[in-house]
Amino acid sequence: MALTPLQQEFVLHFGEMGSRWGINRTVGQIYALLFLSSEPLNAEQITEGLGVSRSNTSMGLKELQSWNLVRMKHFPGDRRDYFTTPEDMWEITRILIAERKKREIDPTLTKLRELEMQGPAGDNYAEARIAELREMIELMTGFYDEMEKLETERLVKLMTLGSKIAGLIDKTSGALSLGRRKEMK
Amino acid sequence: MALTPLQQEFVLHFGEMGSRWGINRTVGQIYALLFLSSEPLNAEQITEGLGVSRSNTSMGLKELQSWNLVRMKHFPGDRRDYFTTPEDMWEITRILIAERKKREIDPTLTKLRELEMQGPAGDNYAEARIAELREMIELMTGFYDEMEKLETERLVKLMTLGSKIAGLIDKTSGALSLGRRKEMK
DNA sequence: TCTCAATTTCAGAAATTACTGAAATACATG
DNA sequence: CATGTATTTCAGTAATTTCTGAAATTGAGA
Repeated sequence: MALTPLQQEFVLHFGEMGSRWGINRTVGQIYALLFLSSEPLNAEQITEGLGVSRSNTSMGLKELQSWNLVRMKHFPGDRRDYFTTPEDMWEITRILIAERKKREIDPTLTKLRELEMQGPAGDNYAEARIAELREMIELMTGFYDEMEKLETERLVKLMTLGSKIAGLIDKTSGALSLGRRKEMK
Repeated sequence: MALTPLQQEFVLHFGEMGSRWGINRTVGQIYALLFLSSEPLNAEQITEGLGVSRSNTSMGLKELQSWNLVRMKHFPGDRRDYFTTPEDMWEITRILIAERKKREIDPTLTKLRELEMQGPAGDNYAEARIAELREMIELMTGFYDEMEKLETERLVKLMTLGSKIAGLIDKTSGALSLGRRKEMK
């Protein structure tokens, strides 16, 4: 499992970015390697390719599984576990966003609701701020939920609308008066 | 600068979440405290409120400034620096997303383009995968750029569309045939 | 220019996180 | 149920990150 120079550079980059993405170097590298591999790889191949310890690979794979970012496969007559990333970039993207939301946003939303439940604390500013923050998170996650429901085809279309998006929003019912209107009766 | 119980709990939560958000505990706590304070605070007040060292506060504030998440203020006859978070939740949200994009996505997009520039590497699968990933990132960041351009009012409207969004997408020109159509000539 | 409060820098200590090698466990197959 | 391969666990070590206290720097006002 010697890596090609292209794989090598990609893998190293993912390792370096790992800390910014909230995963460690090895996890980033394992993911990168699997992402670029047309065939599923087993732990031994990953270990050899990255030059890390076998146990580190094991822990990294466990972490990636907890993120739902890798799939396990088996081949007849071979009892080793093989791993791949999903083929479909859209699936990968959806998983990634869902998992980050789960880890980075949901706990805070829960905490904010908890704090609001505790009732008036005699700190009007803080209470208002917390309510505002909760509302913003609810608005954003609500929008996310809607996007999540859309089929890929519609999502692509939405994302490629470009500047047409503003006009489209205005077309729906509901008050919105920004700048000049072409005509008004 | 004794914290109210509400502030206390909020601050501790942000401290704990810090590691998931890519900042350290102190930075999370400082931000949380400023977020809940109606008045700007100086470094001494923050230090006292959080029970950390003065130098730690200094470094934390520097970090928050590099994220553009706090504003510095001054009062006549007082040469200490005072800090606040922006009042407007939308501004905060925009800054946060922009900064995370800058730190977590842009470097990778640059690297991917670099790899593609290096020309054929004789590893078709990896090359295709990298191109796919770059395209996905470009699609998403392009959409982000469009959203970023929208005024808050339109953004709110878009985000509150709920299930109406799918129909809206279909209303624009461009092929899209999913499931049954009400009528077709 | 000098003084002094405010802030920053930075080297070392403390805390946390990542990684390894060895031992334990799991489990398919003879 | 014994064997052998694959995987996981885990205690100890290494690496990294965070935090502190002391010293250095900054800059406004006397």
